[in-house]
Amino acid sequence: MTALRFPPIPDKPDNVAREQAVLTFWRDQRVFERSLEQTKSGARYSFYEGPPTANGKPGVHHVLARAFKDLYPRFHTMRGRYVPRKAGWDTHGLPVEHEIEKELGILDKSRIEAEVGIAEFTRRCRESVFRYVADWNRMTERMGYWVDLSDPYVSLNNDYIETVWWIFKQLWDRGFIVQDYKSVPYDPRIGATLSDHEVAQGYRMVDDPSVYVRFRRSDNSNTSFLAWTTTPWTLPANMALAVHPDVTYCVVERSGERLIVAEPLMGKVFHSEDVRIVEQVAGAALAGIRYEPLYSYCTSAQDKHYVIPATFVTTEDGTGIVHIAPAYGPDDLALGKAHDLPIYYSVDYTGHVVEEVAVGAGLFFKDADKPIIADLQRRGLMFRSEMYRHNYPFGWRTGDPLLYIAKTAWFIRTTAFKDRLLANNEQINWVPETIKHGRFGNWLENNVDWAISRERFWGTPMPVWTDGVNHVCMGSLAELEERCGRDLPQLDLHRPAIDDVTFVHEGREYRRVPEVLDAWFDSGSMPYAQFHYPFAHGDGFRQSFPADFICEAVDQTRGWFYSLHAIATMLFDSPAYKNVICLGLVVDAAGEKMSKSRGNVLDPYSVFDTLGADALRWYFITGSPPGDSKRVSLELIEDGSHRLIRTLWNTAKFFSLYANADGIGRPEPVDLSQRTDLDRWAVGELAQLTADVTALLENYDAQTAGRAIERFVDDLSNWYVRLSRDRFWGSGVGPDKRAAYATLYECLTGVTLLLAPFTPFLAESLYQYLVAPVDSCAGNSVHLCAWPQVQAATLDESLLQAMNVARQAVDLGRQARAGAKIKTRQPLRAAHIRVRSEADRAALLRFRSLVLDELNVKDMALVGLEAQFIEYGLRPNLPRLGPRFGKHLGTVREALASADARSVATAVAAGKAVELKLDGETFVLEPDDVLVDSKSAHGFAFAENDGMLVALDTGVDRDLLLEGLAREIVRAVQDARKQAGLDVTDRIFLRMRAHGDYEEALGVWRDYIMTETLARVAGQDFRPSFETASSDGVAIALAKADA
RNA sequence: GGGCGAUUAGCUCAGGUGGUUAGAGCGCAUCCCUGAUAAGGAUGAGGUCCGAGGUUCGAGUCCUCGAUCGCCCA
Repeated sequence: MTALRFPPIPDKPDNVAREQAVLTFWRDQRVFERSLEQTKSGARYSFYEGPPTANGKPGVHHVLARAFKDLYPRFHTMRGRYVPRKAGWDTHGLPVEHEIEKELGILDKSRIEAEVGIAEFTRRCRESVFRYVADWNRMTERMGYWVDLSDPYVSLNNDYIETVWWIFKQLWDRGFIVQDYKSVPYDPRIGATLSDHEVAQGYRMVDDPSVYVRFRRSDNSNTSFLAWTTTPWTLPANMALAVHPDVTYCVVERSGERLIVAEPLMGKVFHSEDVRIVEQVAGAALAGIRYEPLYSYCTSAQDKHYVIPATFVTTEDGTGIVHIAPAYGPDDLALGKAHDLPIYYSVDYTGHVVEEVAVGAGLFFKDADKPIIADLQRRGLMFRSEMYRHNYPFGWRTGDPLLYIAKTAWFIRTTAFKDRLLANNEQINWVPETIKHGRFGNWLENNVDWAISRERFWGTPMPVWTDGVNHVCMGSLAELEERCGRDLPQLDLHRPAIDDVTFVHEGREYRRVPEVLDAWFDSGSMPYAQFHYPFAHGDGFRQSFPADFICEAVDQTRGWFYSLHAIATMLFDSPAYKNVICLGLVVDAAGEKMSKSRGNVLDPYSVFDTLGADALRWYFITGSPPGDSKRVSLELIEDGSHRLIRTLWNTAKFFSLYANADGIGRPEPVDLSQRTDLDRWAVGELAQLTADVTALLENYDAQTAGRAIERFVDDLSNWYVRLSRDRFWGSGVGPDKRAAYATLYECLTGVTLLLAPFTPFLAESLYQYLVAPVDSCAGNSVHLCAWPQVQAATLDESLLQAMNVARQAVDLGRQARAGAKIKTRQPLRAAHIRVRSEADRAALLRFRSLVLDELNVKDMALVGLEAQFIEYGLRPNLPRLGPRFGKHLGTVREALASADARSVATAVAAGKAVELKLDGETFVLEPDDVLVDSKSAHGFAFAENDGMLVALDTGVDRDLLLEGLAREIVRAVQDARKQAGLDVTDRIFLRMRAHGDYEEALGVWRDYIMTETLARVAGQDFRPSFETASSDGVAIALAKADA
């Protein structure tokens, strides 16, 4: 019977074309779908896909997250878990609107309403969010990210919105949704509240007024608080002054008046002016003191115009006394809320000073600075007015200065859940773990109420209807229909359609409030909304909540990671996810952030189309810790990936080449007892690797797992295969060869399985070359296989340890040869190896022939401490002696250094304690307290490391010399064969001419040379096809012999 | 201004709970090996472990302060 043959493996992996073929295979064979079908009864492993917005092209940073999002679900699928992977799209939010505004060329909110209309505007938004969905799907498939794109959750669908409403209503009914003021950066010309990101883009250095203003004490108009501000236009809205409670304030006398200033700022305020300090008081002591308002436009009856202590006050600039206008800055507003100060607007939302503020009525707010300064100067309230250069934000679209202004907004009172948010965070496994109590934990500690309303057009509409006084919240479409008293079929739940839905309640008309919800509320609702919970699919939700695993980049800490966590905590007092990988950002090769404006963006396809998707995946997963930022460039990715891919490919190719030559097919299992120690070492390493990788992936540490795989592949190729080449090369198939085939095959297929979640294409290719064609029982894809079990019987730790010792001896022997400049091809008489322990001795005896071959020596002698040619060094064993001797350690060191090394070493080897004397003191050292190094070996080429020493007998007698020359000749002939273009199995006619030692070597070793080079004796009619000169000591002439 | 992270060889990165001689890959150089061969192995640069203090017999590792870079927030 003829065994099944392996398909020939091409010389090169050809990643690009090969991966395309794998994609076709997966698609044709429905491998992803089948992997789900066959695990359907397994325990659920829940994964949540963080939804991207498809209104832009996907970038390489999306591949990063998706490499990890793919890895763990694949791993757990192979472990038998059922891992549904539902794709999702985030479709609402400010960025979407901005894209449309850009297209329209209209930035002004009111103009959009008037000239475009909300209906057209939201229609365009809806259209845009799927504009690049084809690119996304293409990229997703190309990189091998398995996720169900056919049935994604979409945040703009009515079902999704209805769940969001339901969540909102839950919080509403419990009283956690409140309306309050919020200070926002606002571009008055276009009526737009800007996001933090937009504000950050618009900072410019500008000169603004810097004014020091007198606020006269009510009870003593000769004494004034000196307050400082760079926004004089806010002064008409002043409601209080803030001081730091812990800072010392001075009352100084100057030109007959008294001024109050923070002590640390005296120099900055008065410069070298001669002022007299009358009194010093703590800021806290100033609390409650009343002052005369600068202006009396605000007629509110609420208490105002007094001093309040506040810790946000600094003594960096100004006077240490801060003017508070609650209608504007965030600090001002917070303080105003805390003390129930009036919120008085001296400027309206168009950015103009209101009519009643006579001092600047009708002026654009920044233009009001000058008249206000002049007014205060005229009234003697201005202490000093100068210019001040600082950073101030401007509208990135209009170039106008931004107005920080308090607007009403809706909040979720997340602060009420702070303790639960923190407690539930304790249940989450964060990777890297520093995020848990660092960035994320701190964020929860400093939790502020979540501002969830947006005065925008395109988003989930807030489900609140009002008659102007009362508010009613809708938790479902049915509830709304009931209120309206009619069905609302085909109703799009977006603006403007939803705004047209009104109803009458108790005789008053209710209309929806104008706001839409923060898009983060949408994405944080996905655990429920993706199932339209609780309206449908209750099981789907319950089985998948909380998620076992999510993964996004670190910028989601306060985004999706938070919104998921907050909503889950508020609704169910549960975390939303158990394990989360928080990835670093992708940066370019120089460490700079990638951005379109810098022009350093790397297109994923520039990698896919050259190095392949696996290369990028492998680089992202193993190249650096997950939380670190990722430098990417083609060169870095190639360096980081081709070692694994190429080495494994070559090893597989080697196997299939010989297996086919021997017609062996799928190797039969060979009992461990019938294998060599080298074989048992290899399968032992595989078992250890399998155990390690499994544990590491269970622990979400793919980087360490990947590196372990890489090391194994390297060992397999450069140790196992290299040492086993002879066994594969011999003719015929005996038991030893079968053992070698079985071993190499098990290692290759084993590592292929382990690689499947990391590099799914490479693993699939190897599986198709090595397993599928020869194993009728195998599934037809590696991704339908079960994760390998650890073969405990093969895991022999002492064998692995012994091999390490042997490898160390070989490394040292090579080092010794290199040091003495003796080629490995020259046989030597003996290697003397100084062992450290019985374990070393046993290990070297076990691998004796391996060491002899590798070092090309005839004999190996294991020597102990008695060997006279070796000298020793002694070192203290610090972990033992440190705690015992403490600061006397130096004395012990000296004693050890001056002791007779050989006698101490001998004693230690015999297990006897040693007495050392120094400075009249006697120390007793146990054998374990001393480390013995072999330092040098007289008369030998030697190398030493970590207590082991290998000394080579460098004497070369006539026999060894001739044997070495024979090997030189073989090498020369092989080289000639290669240059002649012969195949490795070709037989040749060979004629050699040599002189001197070479001639003698030729005579002694003729048979060996002929056998090694597959040569026959040349007849008289032999006509060489290839000849060399005798530069290497021998002239060669050869020709291919007919078979 | 606050928080978090990073800083180890030319480059990319490893370096549980402090411990002896700080490692790997890539690149480069030199040498070696060669029936996987446009592969493979060994050695090397003498690495201020970002800096300064401190704790300790002993610090890349722990503490404090600072520098540079990045991210997040104000």
